[in-house]
Amino acid sequence: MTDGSAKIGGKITIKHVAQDAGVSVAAVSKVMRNAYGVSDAMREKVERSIDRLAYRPSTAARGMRGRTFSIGVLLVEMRNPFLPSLMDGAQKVLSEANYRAFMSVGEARAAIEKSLINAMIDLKMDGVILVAPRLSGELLASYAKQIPMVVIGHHEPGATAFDTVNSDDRLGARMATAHLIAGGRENIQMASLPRKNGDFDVYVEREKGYIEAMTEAGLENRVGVWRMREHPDRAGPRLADLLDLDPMPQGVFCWSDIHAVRLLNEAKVRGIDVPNQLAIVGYDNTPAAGLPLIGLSSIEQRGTEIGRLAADTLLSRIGGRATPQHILVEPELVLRSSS
Amino acid sequence: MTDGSAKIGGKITIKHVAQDAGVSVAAVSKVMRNAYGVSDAMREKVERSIDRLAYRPSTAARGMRGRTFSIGVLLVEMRNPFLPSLMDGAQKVLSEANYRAFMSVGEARAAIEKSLINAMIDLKMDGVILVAPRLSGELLASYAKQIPMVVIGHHEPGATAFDTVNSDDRLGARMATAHLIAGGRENIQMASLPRKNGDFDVYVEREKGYIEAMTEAGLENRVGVWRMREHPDRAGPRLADLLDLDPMPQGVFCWSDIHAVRLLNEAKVRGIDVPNQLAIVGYDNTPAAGLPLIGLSSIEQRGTEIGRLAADTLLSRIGGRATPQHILVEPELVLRSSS
DNA sequence: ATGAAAGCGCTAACAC
DNA sequence: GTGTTAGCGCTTTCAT
Repeated sequence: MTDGSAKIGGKITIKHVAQDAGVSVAAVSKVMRNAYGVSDAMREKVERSIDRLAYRPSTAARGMRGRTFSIGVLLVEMRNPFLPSLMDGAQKVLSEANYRAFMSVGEARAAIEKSLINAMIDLKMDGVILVAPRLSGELLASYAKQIPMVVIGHHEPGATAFDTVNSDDRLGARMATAHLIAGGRENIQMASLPRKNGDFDVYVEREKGYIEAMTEAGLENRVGVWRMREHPDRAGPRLADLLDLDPMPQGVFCWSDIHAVRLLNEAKVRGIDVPNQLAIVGYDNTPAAGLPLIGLSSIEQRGTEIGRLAADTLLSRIGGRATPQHILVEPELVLRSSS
Repeated sequence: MTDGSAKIGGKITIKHVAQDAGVSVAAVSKVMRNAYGVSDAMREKVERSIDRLAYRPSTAARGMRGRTFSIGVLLVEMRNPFLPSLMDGAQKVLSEANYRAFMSVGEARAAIEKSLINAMIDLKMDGVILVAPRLSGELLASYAKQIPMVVIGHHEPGATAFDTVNSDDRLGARMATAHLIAGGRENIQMASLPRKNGDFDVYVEREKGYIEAMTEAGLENRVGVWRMREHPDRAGPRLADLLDLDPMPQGVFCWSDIHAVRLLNEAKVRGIDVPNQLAIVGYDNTPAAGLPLIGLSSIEQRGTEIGRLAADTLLSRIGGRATPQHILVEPELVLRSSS
């Protein structure tokens, strides 16, 4: 039996609070959870003791029975400058609901992603937000049975076990491509990634939008999707090889600013006249795109809004909603000197 | 141990494993923790059951008595491109030691930082890494009594309750400044931040290095530290105002690439000849600095190494080390066209 | 070497 | 409205 003498430096538990307030531990628990059946007098006593003792409930202990008020965010990687705005939006909603977000990085590798999702489940987090996971739809669904889940950057409107929030990537790609076409260009390539993952990735959706726009303009026979290798040290076509094509493309739509910025640099270094000889449009409207020395046209996908919606959706899922929700956020074309 | 090979089912607990293996729960616990006093036969039986049932121990339950094998990383903010390399280094060490890292963002606000550190303590994380926190040294020390802690981007070599790992910011600033001086320049300013926080922040240390280098070159009367406002929407001097000084500086050492890149852009947009009229050196050797269109000279602080050392230090602190450790990592000057 | 049992700090069912 | 108590899934003595 622990006697109630408050040890200096010892951890304050619910028992100490109960004793200090002269009530039962159940009463303290109820007050904390705003549960039914607490008199005002009791509530006040307990809250005073909580303040006086600077009591903070142990999330770990809490997790064994109830909620932890923490949610996990699994990021595909850390280097995409699109992520901070996403987190801004999510954090705002979550902190207002008294939740804390904890992020982990999956490094775009399925094994790591699995182990991290498991870790979040094992920590008894109340829900997870996955950003552009590499896992298959089936696997996601099976995890979603164990923990409320919303997925960003994964187009699977048929999924029922989890929710999704996405930029309308197909529309964004159409806007970008149509803009290049409107400039009088016909030889327009798209820079994309190897098609090695599922069919739900964002760049796949962007390819569809590119092809649609080309087709609508009667340029279906000019469609060209350039799949560059993902890592510089691997084999496969390089991004810069696009500039060696004969004839050189008049326009390139890049699935991501990360690559668009690099392509733009390479082009200017080679003395290519941008946008007259070569126009470039990217995706994400990354900070670098806005630098005057870069001046990259890009699709703004409104990351803050996406993050906000994802958090809202997750909270309602945690709250008990069972019907799936699949949200598309309308993107916007931001024009700069590269096109 | 198990990285979660996607076996989904009802909740498998230690009891199920014990039953399946025909041993006691204590035995299972011991096997998992590599504790002393398990026969090879028993170990094998238990491990087979663990595999067969795809058992994963509940971190939450574990946290009530022992370790959670998860560590918290508190980031000032998410937008500094220096952070990913830091995390790369830390993750590598941590994952090899079977730990998982969970990040949270303090938004450079003390109240948020405090609440997040508390949340990490309440989740029973085994340790925390703080990156450039805004909290005072005393506050950090008081938290360090509750949880093993190492701090990055905080120069307090006298701290005893926690460890620190830093770039040798003073040296880096000296190198940058000396380089500008070596180019024959005398009117060299430093772009820094308002001196509103503690004396432990990195930019304070960088200011010292700048002043030292100027003094050594006999330019102590030319020292000028330009403190720009932190947020664009606040009042106070703007970064770009540096270019309106009369006479315009011949060189600027920026405490961070984030600002250096912006200054470089502004200068080139104004038609200023860089580096002949104005040379610029930044800090962090951010990816943007390396873009040909930018070409910013910068101090590489070797983030991966810092992250690695921080994780190592934290693990040894968790392991019981009580003597404080304060590590400085030697930076490197990377020259490009801006200087 | 092995297992029974006492908690860890909470929540929630059930008494009163 | 309030208290008692039985767990949650582990770790850790302490017997055997």
